[in-house]
Amino acid sequence: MSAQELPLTPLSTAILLALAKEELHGYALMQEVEVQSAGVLAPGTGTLYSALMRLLDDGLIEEGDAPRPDGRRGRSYRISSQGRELLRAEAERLDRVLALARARGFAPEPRPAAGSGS
Amino acid sequence: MSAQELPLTPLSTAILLALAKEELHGYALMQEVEVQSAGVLAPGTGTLYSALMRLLDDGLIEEGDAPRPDGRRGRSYRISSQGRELLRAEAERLDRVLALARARGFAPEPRPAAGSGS
DNA sequence: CTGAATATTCCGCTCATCAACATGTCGTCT
DNA sequence: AGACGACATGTTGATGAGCGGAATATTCAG
Repeated sequence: MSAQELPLTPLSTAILLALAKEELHGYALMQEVEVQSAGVLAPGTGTLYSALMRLLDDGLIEEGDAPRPDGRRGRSYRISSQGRELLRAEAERLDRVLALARARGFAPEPRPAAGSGS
Repeated sequence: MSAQELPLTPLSTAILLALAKEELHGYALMQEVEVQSAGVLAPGTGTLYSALMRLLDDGLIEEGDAPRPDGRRGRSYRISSQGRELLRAEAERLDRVLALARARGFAPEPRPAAGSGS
């Protein structure tokens, strides 16, 4: 049974989000997740790779074939269409939570699309 | 260990959010969480109460004293100032995640505060 | 009285995370 | 050449969060 359901764990969400931007291999992913989350998530290798295996198992990501420009080895991963779907669903869930938080005065007013595209 | 850190679990977030609106006792909370999350979270009694005990332990909620209007028994809980702080921090974290998701086309444009503010 | 809804506690299970260890490659400094 | 640190990919064992259900009471409706 690889029936993935909501909610996704924060780590799975972060991984999918990072891979939504570009294909990456495990080690780079580990660093990207930490930067992207402003240090809130800082998974060790054990956590990262087991999460990766789970996501592969559930078909949310797949092995990529982008060779590293610098010739270093490293299997890379990319998000699958199923992963994109689930990420979209999770984003909607978070949006609802945030809307509630806002209504109760626990979140800032919504701001237009962020300038963090880099 | 009662050192609560980010990220909060979805269930803890939902509980704090529900208690931010009004003081509730366990059973009512269980139902409120389910409604509030549109059915995504539907904790059983064991799950709910153990989460509640954890939150109490960490000082994020405290026992309330609002008597039930219908005279039924029931210890009620309310959010603490520490809980409010952490909820605010978690909301900010979610906001950052959503901003990223939006930048990658995985979330709808932000909408002004929802109409569920009672 | 009986049964449904309310309200809480306890137990056993699974799964995600973490810390630590193991292995190997590549580039650089000495 | 040898050593060292960053890169890269895993495994293992323990812990703790969350799950689901059984058990226990109380209260309200029929």
